[in-house]
Amino acid sequence: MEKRRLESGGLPPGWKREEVVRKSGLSSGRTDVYYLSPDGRKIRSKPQLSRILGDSIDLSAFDFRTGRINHSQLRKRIRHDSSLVLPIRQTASIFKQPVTVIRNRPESKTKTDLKHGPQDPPRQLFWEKRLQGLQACDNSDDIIKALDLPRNVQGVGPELTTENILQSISAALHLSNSPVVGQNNNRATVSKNPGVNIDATQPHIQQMIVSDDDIRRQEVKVMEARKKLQEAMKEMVSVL
Amino acid sequence: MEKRRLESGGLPPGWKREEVVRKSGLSSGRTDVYYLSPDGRKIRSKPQLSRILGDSIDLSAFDFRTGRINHSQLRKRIRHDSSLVLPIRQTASIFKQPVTVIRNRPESKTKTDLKHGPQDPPRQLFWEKRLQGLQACDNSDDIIKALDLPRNVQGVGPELTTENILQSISAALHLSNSPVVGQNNNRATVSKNPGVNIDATQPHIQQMIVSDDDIRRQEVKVMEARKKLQEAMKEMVSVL
DNA sequence: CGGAGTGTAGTA
DNA sequence: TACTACACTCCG
Repeated sequence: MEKRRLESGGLPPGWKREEVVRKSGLSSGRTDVYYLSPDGRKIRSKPQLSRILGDSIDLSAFDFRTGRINHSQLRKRIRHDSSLVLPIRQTASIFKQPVTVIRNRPESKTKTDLKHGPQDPPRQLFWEKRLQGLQACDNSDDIIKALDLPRNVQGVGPELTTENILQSISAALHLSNSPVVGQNNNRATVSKNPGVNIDATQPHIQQMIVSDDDIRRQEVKVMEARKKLQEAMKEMVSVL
Repeated sequence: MEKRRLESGGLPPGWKREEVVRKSGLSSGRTDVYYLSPDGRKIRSKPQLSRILGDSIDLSAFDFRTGRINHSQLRKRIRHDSSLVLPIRQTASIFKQPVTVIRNRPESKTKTDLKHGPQDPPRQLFWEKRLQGLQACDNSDDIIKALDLPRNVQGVGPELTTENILQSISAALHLSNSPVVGQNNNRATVSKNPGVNIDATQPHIQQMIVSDDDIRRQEVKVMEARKKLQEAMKEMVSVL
């Protein structure tokens, strides 16, 4: 029986956390976690822990298995629309076969050292560049040309095309629950050290001012476009 | 733990089917179905079942939850677009409050006796009449006027308006997977005894002839309307 | 360590 | 939104 003693990290002093790896049976390789209270009791589950600690301590954000408080629990619920999911690099060959994903296996020594900080997987910084050269087309194969950006929308990052910037903005609009405002640091700062200075939760554009007039002008344009769309739809329906 | 043992009905002999009702937690009230194989394994899902049975047995028509073979399975997979769902009669008052819908409860004795024959609910014969007087409107509250029908489309049924016929046709087009051809019996026969002579799977129109020329003319009209729609959409996008 | 019981990501 | 399929917990 392999045991690893860790500091209790966040629990009251005197508590110990222990992991035991199962070494045989169907569940071989799985680890069981338990806690040792100051008075020597062995706690084997979260309900048992809260029974012992009483109502005074709120364990709702406490992850029994990892022993850490998980504040990001709430941020996780993101609207999931398959058409909005960011592209994932595909391998060409053998892994098209089904692959079983194993979770919660004991982590390797190297990995274990990285365990601090947020649990969410790191985001690739300039993922937009993987989309380079891809284009949408309509059902008669005509390529739909990309949009132009207003002059006051400025990209921030190394060698980003207009297309990249658009991808960045649309991804931010669809995937983020917080306001989309652009990068706080200026262009030069970010270019010098993107890894440190870029805000991955924001699209790669500099922050910009939108006036009430800009908004009003846009509203008019939208109303006109809607009218035209509406008429075209009506004609479509009357023909069918 | 409430358990009901049923005969395996269609599965190889020696298999047992079990239902367990969840009695606590967020998913309280849900029933889990599983199967016990002759060798004592517990099967918890359809994929797991087919993994165990191997390729030799085709489970595509087998409904894991009910344990029965469903031959009408194919007819059932209907494109589900909320804008195409038939209207449901609404009560005016107290039930506007939220009401909890309970599914998958063990059926009452009375209901159980009805279990033979197709599970689909019966269709109301002239449901279109419930729509009388309702009208679509666009977002500036202009009423969108109904369409006209070509002269060779003839309604079949008591006091159906043009509007009713259109509703009938569009519902048939959206909800049926079989060809939409209209009523086989003639107008007089149907009017005499709708309950017997009408074909509920078809819209309430007489069968009619469409020539190749009709089709070609229509194709041209559609292509033109598509072009206009496409242009309006482009303009819409460029404004946004 | 097993497994009944429940949670929940992914998908239709 | 609802459900399937399976991961995971908790306690024997």
